[in-house]
Formats: sequence, structure tokens, C-alpha cells
Amino acid sequence: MHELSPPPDDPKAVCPINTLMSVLSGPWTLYLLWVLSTKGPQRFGELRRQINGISTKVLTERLRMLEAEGIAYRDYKPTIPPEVTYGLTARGGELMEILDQLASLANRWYGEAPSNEGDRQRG
Amino acid sequence: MHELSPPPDDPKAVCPINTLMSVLSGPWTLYLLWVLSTKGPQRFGELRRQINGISTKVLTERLRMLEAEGIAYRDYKPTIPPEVTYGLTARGGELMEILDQLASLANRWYGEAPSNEGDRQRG
DNA sequence: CAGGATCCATATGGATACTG
DNA sequence: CAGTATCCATATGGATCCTG
Repeated sequence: MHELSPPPDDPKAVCPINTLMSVLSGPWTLYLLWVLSTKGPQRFGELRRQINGISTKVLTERLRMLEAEGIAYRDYKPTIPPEVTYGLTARGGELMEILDQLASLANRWYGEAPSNEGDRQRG
Repeated sequence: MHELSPPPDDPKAVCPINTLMSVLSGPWTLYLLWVLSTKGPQRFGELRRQINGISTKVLTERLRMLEAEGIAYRDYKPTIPPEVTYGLTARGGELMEILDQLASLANRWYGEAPSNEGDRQRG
């Protein structure tokens, strides 16, 4: 039985999987999740450097969204300068398991399978 | 081992899972997949009626995209009037299995679990 | 360091009208 | 019937500048 329920009233209305998908949809989000997942918890600046090309605006938006969904956590230490660390929550871990399946599927479909190679020299 | 590989050169460059996600991202796409998956192959007009509110433009775009990815097929019969039927391919089936997991996760997270109820009266 | 505020370019969806 | 073509409103990302 499929669990992709149709919208109650408004076709685009709040539907669990739509909510989840819209969180994952935007540019950078998957890459951000991948970084958090494989490289572990990191500070804002580190994330920005690893995700080369992302703007602080979008990085902040994505992190806030992931935090709001309980996928990532935010650890704020009000030192000077402040130290803010982000990482995946248990939910984030659950999600990554499924995303890995999706990635695995995508790799099979599209041929490229860097699964056991990690990142390239260019990364 | 996670399979969400980082982009080779351009951070937003072609990456299997990004490609796949961008296909699923837009409005209506998941709902369209859900309809095709649960209600079976259907003609263009039927789809439009079931997905209440979608424009022909977007419906066409989505179907073309799914077709291009091998997720859906298009069966065109040049009768008058023409009869075009869309349905999920084997790939589409594979994809739905994973999306179901995602939906199941989303339902657990967000509480709503219409999994054994199917659609509502409004659907 | 970790963002918030602002301005702008662009992509994309919605609505409508038209056609083989 | 199954689209295509067009115009428009809006959302969203990118770049830049500023600050506790």
C-alpha cells in the first residue's frame, strides 16, 4: 500500500511527504546533508568552505529549515567570537538511510557510481 | 557508506541524486507519481482531472520529465481525437518503493498516517 | 565568526487562448 | 483530446554590505 497520500483539500496543501520533499528540494540541501553526514558535525564557516559557492543566506536558510524539521541540530556557544556547530540528529540519520537508497538508485540509473571512491581530487 | 557524492567540479553540477531529486522537486510531481502509482496508467485528461488545479503546461512538463528519466512511459495513439496514456515504468516502480519509505518516514514524523485509509472523500 | 538586511536577476508556475 | 504558445506574478537564489 502506497503512503503517498493525496492532498486533503488543496492539492498542494500540507502533506507529509510533500513537506519533507520541499525541505530537500532546494539547491545545496542534499549536498549540505551529505557533508554533515559524511564529515560529521561542523561549524558554520567550515560548512560554507566545504560547500564551495553557497551564500551565507542560503546556507543559513537551509540549516534553519533542517533544524526546524528536526533533521539537524544547532549548537550555539555565545563566546566571542561565537561558535556554532551543526550536525545531524537521529532523524537526520534515519533520513540519510533512505536518501542513500535513493542515491544508490540514481547511481545505478545514471551510471556514475562513486560509492566506494569517496570524493575526487577536485572536490 | 554514503553514496551522496559531492559534485565533481561545480557544486551544483550533475550528480545522480541531484538529478533525481530535481525531477521530483517541483510542485505536483509527487502527487502525479502517486496517482500514476496507485490508480494505474491513465490518459492525459484523466490525470488533469485527478490532479485538481494543475495546469496543462505543468502537467505536460512533469510528464515529459518523468518520461525523459525513464520513470514514466507515454503511449501515443494518433487517432482522432488522439489518445495518450501515461503510466509508470519499471524504474518508476523502483522509485516508488523508496518514495514509499520516505512517505512512511514523513508520516511518522509529522503524525498523519493515512497509510491504511487510502484517500479521503475530498481527494 | 556567524549570520542579518538588502537589492537584483532569473527561473518557474498559473492562467488563458489557440490548434491538429 | 492532448497538448503548444504566450504573458505575467511571484518566489527564490546570488552577491554584497554590515554587525554583535
